[in-house]
Amino acid sequence: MNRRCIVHIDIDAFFSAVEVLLNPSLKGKPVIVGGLPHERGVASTASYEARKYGVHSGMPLRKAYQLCPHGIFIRGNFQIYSAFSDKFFRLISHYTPDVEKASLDEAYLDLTRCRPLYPSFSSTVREIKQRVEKELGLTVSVGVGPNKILAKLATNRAKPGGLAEIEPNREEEFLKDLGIESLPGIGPKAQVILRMLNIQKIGDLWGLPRVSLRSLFGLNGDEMYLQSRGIDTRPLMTASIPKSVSRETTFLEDIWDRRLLLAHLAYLCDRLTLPLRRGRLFAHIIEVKVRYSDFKTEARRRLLISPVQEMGRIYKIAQELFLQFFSSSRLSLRLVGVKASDLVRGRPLSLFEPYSERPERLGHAVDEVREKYGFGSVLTVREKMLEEIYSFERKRGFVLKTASLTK
DNA sequence: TCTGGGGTCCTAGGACCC
DNA sequence: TCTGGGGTCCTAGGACCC
Repeated sequence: MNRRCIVHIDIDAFFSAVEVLLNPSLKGKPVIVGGLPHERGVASTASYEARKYGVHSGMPLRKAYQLCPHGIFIRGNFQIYSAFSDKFFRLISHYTPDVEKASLDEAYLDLTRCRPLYPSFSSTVREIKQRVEKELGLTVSVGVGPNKILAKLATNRAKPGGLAEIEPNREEEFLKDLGIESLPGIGPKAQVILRMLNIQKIGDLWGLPRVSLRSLFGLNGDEMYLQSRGIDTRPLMTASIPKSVSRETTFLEDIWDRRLLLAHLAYLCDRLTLPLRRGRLFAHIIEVKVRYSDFKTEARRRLLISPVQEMGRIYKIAQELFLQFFSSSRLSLRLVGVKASDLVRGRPLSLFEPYSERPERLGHAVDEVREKYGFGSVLTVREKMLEEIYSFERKRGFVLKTASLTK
């Protein structure tokens, strides 16, 4: 089999790099995107200057503040990051149609099919890197290898801002001394187990038989066995229907008021339906998630015979699921969330329900109004709920982080 | 150091059917 | 009547990634 040409590209410290671009006075300073220091939450990105103080993504903001009190903390603007991301993917798609969107700032390119088009493969890769950096104003790290895992690990070696290629027959040498934590799929739990077996490096994994990894980690163990040897036949996952769409909020303070929680649930359902309408997606499963003050997390889901898209229906189901949590107790919540999954594109025909375009058209009309005027709603009852949220907040003197529909 | 938000995938256990 | 085992569907939870 021919050696594949997989390129992995990762934008360095994406969110904070965009913030620096928008506000050049931040250049060279420790920028931490994710929230303000006193807020509940974690850093989603830290600039390399902030990383010098030990701040990294996923770290609680309060801790980041302790380590780096003079850091510049920014809540962040997802719409702007998404716009940069779109530009990034448009640009790299010029070089091949075989592109996998691993996240907003991370892509795999399969240049195997297109290789005959490019006389010099390595100069094409350099050109892609330079064009992204010039046209976006963002630095990227690039890894090249015969499959996804090796290309991604090469990118890690190249960070920040470099380019690394894993050459044929050098795979084992490259992998041997990397820490096990660098292998995607080995998270905190698996690391604990492996370290107990005195396995610290990827090379140490080679001594474990496949059946042992399999019995320890299930199918994930099989992946570990193969990937630790640089074997990875996974194809790129090019554009397809998303598996799920979800929206959730962690409150600045725990909330016990059930009416307020339901109002917020309605708000989340409303936000959830926007990507469903845009993608013409209908969901067979609706799930509601809650997290209690003690961080215990529970979820309830419902499988539907005919899939839903419309805000009113989704909210009705979500409300019923939500109330199941409160049948006996009256608890304070730090998080509520709603998720739509088992998605299909296009409204499926139903033998049992009369077909009506009305809810869909209403939804689209509301989207248009919102785009024009920045505000609008599907349900008037929901508007009343939102008003309640805001008056409640004013009384309590705090603001919900994501509830920013009003202008 | 009290722990985000948006995803993917896997697993265990119970219900149900044959 | 106590008791099978396999297959499938569904629910809940958890590990992991960026």
